[in-house]
Parts: sequence; C-alpha cells; structure tokens
Amino acid sequence: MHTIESTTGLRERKKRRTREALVRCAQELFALQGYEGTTVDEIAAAADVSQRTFFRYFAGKEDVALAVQRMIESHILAAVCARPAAEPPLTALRSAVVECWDGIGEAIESVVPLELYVRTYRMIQETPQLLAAHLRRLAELEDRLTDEIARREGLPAEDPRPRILVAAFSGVMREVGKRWGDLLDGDMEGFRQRTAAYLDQIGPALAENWRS
Amino acid sequence: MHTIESTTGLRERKKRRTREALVRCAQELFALQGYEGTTVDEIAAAADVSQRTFFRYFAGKEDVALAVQRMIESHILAAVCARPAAEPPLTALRSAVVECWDGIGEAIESVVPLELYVRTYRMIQETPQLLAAHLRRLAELEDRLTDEIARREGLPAEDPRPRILVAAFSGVMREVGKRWGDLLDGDMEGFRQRTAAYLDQIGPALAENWRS
DNA sequence: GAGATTATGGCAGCCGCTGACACTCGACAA
DNA sequence: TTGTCGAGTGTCAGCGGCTGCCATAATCTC
Repeated sequence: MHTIESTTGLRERKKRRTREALVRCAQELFALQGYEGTTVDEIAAAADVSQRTFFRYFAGKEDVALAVQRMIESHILAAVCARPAAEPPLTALRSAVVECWDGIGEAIESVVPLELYVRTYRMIQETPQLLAAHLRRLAELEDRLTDEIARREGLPAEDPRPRILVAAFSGVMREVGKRWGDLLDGDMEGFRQRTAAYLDQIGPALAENWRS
Repeated sequence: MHTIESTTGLRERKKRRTREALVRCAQELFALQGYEGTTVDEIAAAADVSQRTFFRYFAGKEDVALAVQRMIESHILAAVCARPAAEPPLTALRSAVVECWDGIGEAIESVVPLELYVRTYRMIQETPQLLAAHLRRLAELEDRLTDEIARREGLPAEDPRPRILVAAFSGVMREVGKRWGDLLDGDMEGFRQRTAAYLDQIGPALAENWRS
C-alpha cells in the first residue's frame, strides 16, 4: 500500500502536511468565528507554525479560504479537456460537470470533511472580499474553458461564440452553486440532477420570446 | 445659469467637491505610479484632506478606484428599466446598452477626462484586487438585471431563464469591455457597433453544432 | 559526517483601515 | 447679529495583513 507520499522525500511530505494542516485549521476557525473574526496569527498558531511561515504557503488570508475551490476548478477544467472531441461544445461542458462531481467530492473529503467545506462555501458567498476573489478565479476558469472550446472546434480566438457559451454555462453553474450552499447538505445526487435540469434551460432562455 | 449646486447648501457643495477631488486625484496618481504604488495618504494629501477623511468618503482604496464604474453600472440598470415593456428581454438589454452609451460618456467627462478614465479602466483589468472587486459588482448588477427581466416578463424568481440570459449578456459585455480597454481610444461609435455585433452572436453561440 | 540547500522563526516596518475624541465651521432660529 | 446645534474634519493610537531581512534549524547530497 505505497502511496505517492512514500516515494517522495521527507521534505515534501512535511510541506504537504503543513499545508493541509493550515487549510484544515483555517476552515475550522472560520467556521467557529467567521472570516474577519479570525486572524492569520490564530490560523498559524493552530497549525503550530509562525505567521511568517503561513505567508510562505499562502499568498494571503483569502488564499487559504479558497484553497479547496482551486482544487475543484482544476478538476472541472480537466474533465472538460477529457471529453471526446466529437461532442458538441455544450454537451461536453454538461457531461464533464455532471460526471466529475463524484471525483470532486472525494477530493474534498481527502482534505476536509465535506460538511465543513459546505460551511466554507457558504462563507465565501457571504463575505464580500472572498466572493470577489472567488469570482475573479471563476473568470480565469472561464478563460481557460473558452480556450479549450475554441481549440476543440478549431475556431480562431476572435470568434465570440465560445466565450458566450461559456459565460452562459458559467452563469448557470454559479446559480446552481448558490442554491447548493443554501441547502447545507451534501446531497450529491440531487445536486447533479438539479445541475442537469438547469443546464437544459440554456436553450429556452435564449429564445426570442418566452411568453409564447 | 443656475445649476443644481446653487440651490443646495454650501455644505453639500463642499462635500461634493471634496469627493470629486478625491476621485480625480486618485485616478491621476494611479495613472502616474500605479494602484499599489499609490498610498491612501498620498491621495488624501493631493486632495488636501486627512487620511481619516478619505475613509469617510470611501470604504477603501478599491472604492475610489471603482467610483466611475459604479456610475456606469447605475446608468445601465436605469436604461434597462426604462425600456418599453413590450420588447423581448434580449432586445431590451441590447437596446438599453447601445442607447445609453452617449449618456455614460458625458457622465464620465463630468468627473474626469475620458482619456484618464480609459487608463483607470485598463488598470482595473490588470490589477487582481481591483478586477476581483469589479467582478463582484458586476455580479450584483447581474442580480438586479435578472430581477428586472423576471419582473418584466412576470416570471417567478425560481425561473432560471432570466439569470441565464443575463449571464450570457454579461459575458458578452465583459468581453467587449476588455477589448475597449485594449484600444485605449475613446471611439464611442465604433465601440457601439462592436457591441451590437457581439450581441448578435448570442443566438448562434447556443446552437447545437457550430460546424454545420 | 561535511557541506550545500531549503524550510522556518523572529524582528522590524509599511500600509490599509477603524474607533475615540476634540475642534471648526456652516445651518438655522431667536 | 448672535448663540446654539450638529455635520464634517483632523489627530492620535492601535490592530491586522503582509513583506524584507537575517539567523537558525532541518533535510538532502555526496
């Protein structure tokens, strides 16, 4: 039962453990006393390192709060890139996001309990500073997804259609995510169905007239 | 030639002038030495007030950098709300944004020179912290636009179609805005045409298959 | 094991931001 | 005009996020 850890040096293993300890301690403290109510010194002390060391692992307090989000984003991007080239763009996005959800759940659990993460997610939506940083990252993810769609379809970078499609897709995912945070439970299956249902509304939403 | 100023008290006029002086000084300093290279103390000193007073006018350094953006956002929202109820949703958004552009140009010029604002706009795109705050505000604008569209169409808040439409629209506007910043000139007419052309791509972008 | 490399801690300091308090000056009535 | 009231301002002290610098301690390489 040799994992990757046993093959790497002691140094890297220690770094990895320190990093994960910081993420876990941070999320626990955030859950207890809120984001602004928690100082970096407290997080560092809880993980038993100096404040200076904290800033060697994370660019800032925001960064540690969004650490898990970053993982999720890279999972989604990878899943889209893995879709067969024959699929139409929207189908690829939809399939990727629906399929990779289980993997994401596991990836989260390997760092923090799912329930704790849900609390963090809600905190991100409610804290202006964190929401801003989160949206900026999502914009970056949109850029990458746009590039990937354009590549799949063999389109030049000037073609606006990939960007528009990704924007609509991303808007739907933001909305779905918001509702997931409200639910507070980790009901993955129900969430997947809701995601699919919302994505099916993209076509109708752009119809000329909804009243007919 | 009595303007609004002459009808309000001296006190309010002074406040207004101080606020605008802070915005103008801030933008000039940002243009000269960048966002991070400019301290709040410098801005306050340039506007001849204390640092403490600066923070009575603006919630933070971000806030003064995005002051003009906020004006633009409220213009757009107002323009959408003013569209006749008979127009289909996307038409209303498109018409509003195309039509209100001149008014926005004038509103900007009344506070800072247009050329200086263009520099500020580029700075926002390039400075992570500012971009994040900007995107958060755009998300709020999306919320308001979504509500307005749902209201116009008489739809319940759960219907995802307004949100999706606004997301696609907003994605297009972000992209157009990005290119406007790159151009660096204040060519409003060309910009309006480009906006219209991009918005016309929303339909095609959602087609099942682009290759046909 | 010696030396090179890398992670860590402690310190000093800048900057964004806030609360508390005193002061100035415009607003408004007597 | 004058006196009072309150809004706007400046000053000061202080917290918390964040960084550069240097010394120390841990790991890696040979």
